[in-house]
Amino acid sequence: MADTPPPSPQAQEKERYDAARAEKAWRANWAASGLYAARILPERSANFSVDTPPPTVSGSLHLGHVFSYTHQDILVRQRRMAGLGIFYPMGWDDNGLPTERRVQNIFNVRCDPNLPYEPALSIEPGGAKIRVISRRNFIELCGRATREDEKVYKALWERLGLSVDWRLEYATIDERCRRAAQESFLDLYAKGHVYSIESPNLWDVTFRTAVAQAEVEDRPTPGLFHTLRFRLVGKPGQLLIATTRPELLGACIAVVVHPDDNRYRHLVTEKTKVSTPLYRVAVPIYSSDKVDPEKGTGAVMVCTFGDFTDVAWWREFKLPLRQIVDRTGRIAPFSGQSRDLAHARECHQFIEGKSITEARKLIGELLKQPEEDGQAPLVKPPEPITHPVKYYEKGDKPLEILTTRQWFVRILDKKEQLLAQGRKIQWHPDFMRKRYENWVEGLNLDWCISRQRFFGVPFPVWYPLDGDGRLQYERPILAALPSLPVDPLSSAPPGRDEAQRGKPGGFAGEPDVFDTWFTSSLTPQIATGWRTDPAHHKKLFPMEIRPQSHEIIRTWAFYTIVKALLHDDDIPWKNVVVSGWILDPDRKKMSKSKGNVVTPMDLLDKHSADGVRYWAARARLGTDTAFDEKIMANGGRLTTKLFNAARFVRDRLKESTEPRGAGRITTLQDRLVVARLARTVERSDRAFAAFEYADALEAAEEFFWQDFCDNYIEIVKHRLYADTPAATRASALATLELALSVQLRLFAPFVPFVTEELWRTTPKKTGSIHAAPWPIPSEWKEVNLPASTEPFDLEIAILGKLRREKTERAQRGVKDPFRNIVVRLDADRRAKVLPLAADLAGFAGCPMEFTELPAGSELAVEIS
RNA sequence: GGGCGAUUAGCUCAGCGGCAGAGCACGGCCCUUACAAGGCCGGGGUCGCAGGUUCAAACCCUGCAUCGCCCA
Repeated sequence: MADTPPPSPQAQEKERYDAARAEKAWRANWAASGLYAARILPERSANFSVDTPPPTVSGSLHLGHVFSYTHQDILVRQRRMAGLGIFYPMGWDDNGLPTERRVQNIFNVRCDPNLPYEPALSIEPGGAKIRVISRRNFIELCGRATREDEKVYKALWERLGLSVDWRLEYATIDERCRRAAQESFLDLYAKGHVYSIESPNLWDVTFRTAVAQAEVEDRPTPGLFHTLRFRLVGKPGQLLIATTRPELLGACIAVVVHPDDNRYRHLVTEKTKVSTPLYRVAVPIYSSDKVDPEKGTGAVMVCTFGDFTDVAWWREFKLPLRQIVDRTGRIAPFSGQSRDLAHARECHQFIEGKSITEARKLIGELLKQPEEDGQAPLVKPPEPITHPVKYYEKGDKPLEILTTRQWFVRILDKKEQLLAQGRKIQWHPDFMRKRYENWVEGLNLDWCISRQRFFGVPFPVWYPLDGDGRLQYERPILAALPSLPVDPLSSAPPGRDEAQRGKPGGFAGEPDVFDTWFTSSLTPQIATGWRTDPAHHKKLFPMEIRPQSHEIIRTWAFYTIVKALLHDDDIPWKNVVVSGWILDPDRKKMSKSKGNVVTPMDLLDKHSADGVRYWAARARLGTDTAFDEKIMANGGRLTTKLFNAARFVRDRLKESTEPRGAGRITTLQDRLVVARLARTVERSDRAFAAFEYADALEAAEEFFWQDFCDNYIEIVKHRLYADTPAATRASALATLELALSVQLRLFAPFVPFVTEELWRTTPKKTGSIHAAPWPIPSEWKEVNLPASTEPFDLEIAILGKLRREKTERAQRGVKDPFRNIVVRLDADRRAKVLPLAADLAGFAGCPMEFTELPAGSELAVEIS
């Protein structure tokens, strides 16, 4: 590589904006000065509160987080300058499976709740073989990993310049949030909104816990369609049934066909039964219009449980339960009543204890063997198909439906109310409301809130044990309010003694923990002091905005709306502000597995916080955007330009002695620029009011780059460099000062660091720009604003012609200055532009004449 | 299968009844006393397709296509 030449002495002297230095310095200054301390005003409507998403602590923040959190901060900063009381807290969503899984991976541990606690246990990351530890040790490890992640997250947020009040920091696993979550449970219990029941529910066999409908996703999965022969019992005939899950045959309890299907209608009688292959269980045939006659053979087997249609039929036809998959995802013992039990058991022994996948393969082989009639149940080779299968969104094995005892929040009977709540909230962009409505309309399970996990908020519940030591689930013992938060596994219920734990006639604590959303759906209540500070709560709830991205509308937004409805019969916030996603440059979703993720910290190092924020600010709400690092570089260009323009203004002001103030702005040229500036402020205000920060940025940029830098400054240079002070120079200086002051503030929400740096080095400015008032018209009330800025447009058109001529000459190698210019235009426009003649001539550097053309003629400029 | 969104310059995206825009990229010129991490100038588009409404359509309506997302 060639040696780069040393920078010229001239270049070394140039003063440049050093973003890294400035950002570090202002971060420290802001933190020390308490600039972003929450401020609650007495008037409710004067407060702007943010229900900040607490990111899940699961290793790292990604670019999408940076994107969306920047949007919040932009809105907050503008509102703060506009004088609103700001309540902008930050939280962490700590509990839940992502953290547990991360801890399992980092430390290579698993939790066995039956093991005793080892107080001295010291575990370091890594470890060659899996170590099984007690519940309490596991929770301690989760806490440790969480605190470390939080530190990293917080550093990123500070680096990005989020103006949160860190004194309001909370974590969903801390005492305050545990208390709020448990109080929420007790409140819902008292109101009859929660219940526990043993029933079929979604089950993840990897994490061995129930999950809720919201955490489920359909994934297209390859499978095999097995067409099986079911013989009629006691008479000739057969029925063909196609299934992707032959391993559930032992749980087959019925066969269902469509009522109008002529092929099978005669079989739907009380007497007719079919015999299941291998297991030889005689099962009844029912009809139901839920069957699609076009799909497969038009006859389906009902198992406990293949899917929720099975559950519906199981209930409808009051069928027996034959659970054949256990909680670990292995095949359980056969429990049916076979016509040939010995044969059934013989078949079943091949798959019992095996995983579902293994069992499916093995049973596939068995089905090829001839049955009692000499024919194999499998009538043809299985056909490969791809079909949607339900997965836990964070898991990699299909979900099963198992009958377990779980706690639920009753929501299915409240769909209408929930839809009504959604309509009371403003969604930005509006079409995001549809996502919410579609989700609510499609609900078919109550919200399962219990998880068979460890790192989470415990249920404030115990159960009595009867004389035989059996749990009496129907008679839960609830914690007393003042005792919250409680851990039923380590403290005794009201009126009982710890000694009675686990004894017949005593009690046992509920070992499950809440779904993580059960706590994080309370962020508006937690942040505003629900039940702990009612006066405070009243001033801030419903909160002003909920910023979030669209993939968690069905979870976070939805559950939060549920809680606000059930607890307070209210909406949780007035606005939901939805950020889009950051896609990779090929418009694909970024994910670790694809290896297309970009580390935020690296980008902050490379482009500075202002550059990264500028990038985020350019995107419109709700719109997914391909990642384009060049836009961050543009942010850098903007900060440099601001720096240079501000320096120019500052230097001109320093060398002048003229009196200043908006009252000195008298020339038409300057009044025109102020009029444009005023229009820019109006546009920015309108945009911010509608949460369209990108448009506010565009407004500021257009004015700054075009009107102010390219045109105005160039036009008035001749006045500024004039030897003798004059009213026209005073007017220009006052204009520069006003325009810079306003523009820095218009940019401050977007690029808070460089604007702070420039604000503090501008003469006469005191304090932080972020505590300065948002620009308002009274600042230029002394300026006589022209009704129309048309003269400015005319002037710019003339300027354009001059510039083109200059460029064309330069491209031909001609460097002669202009000697004389004649501008020809119609009388009307001539009258408009004439007051600007001195500045135009000043810009051109030569005499300029303005002659009249007939009305309607094109503008013509002759240059010699 | 149902719903939502997108389709505009080579790229990333604005515009949403009134002369097709920005940034980047591209070409030319310029170290002109704020700014070469810059400035000035320029080339570049049947606004996905087909109908319709309108004096006027990228924009409104209908249908279609492609892509993406959400939900079954």
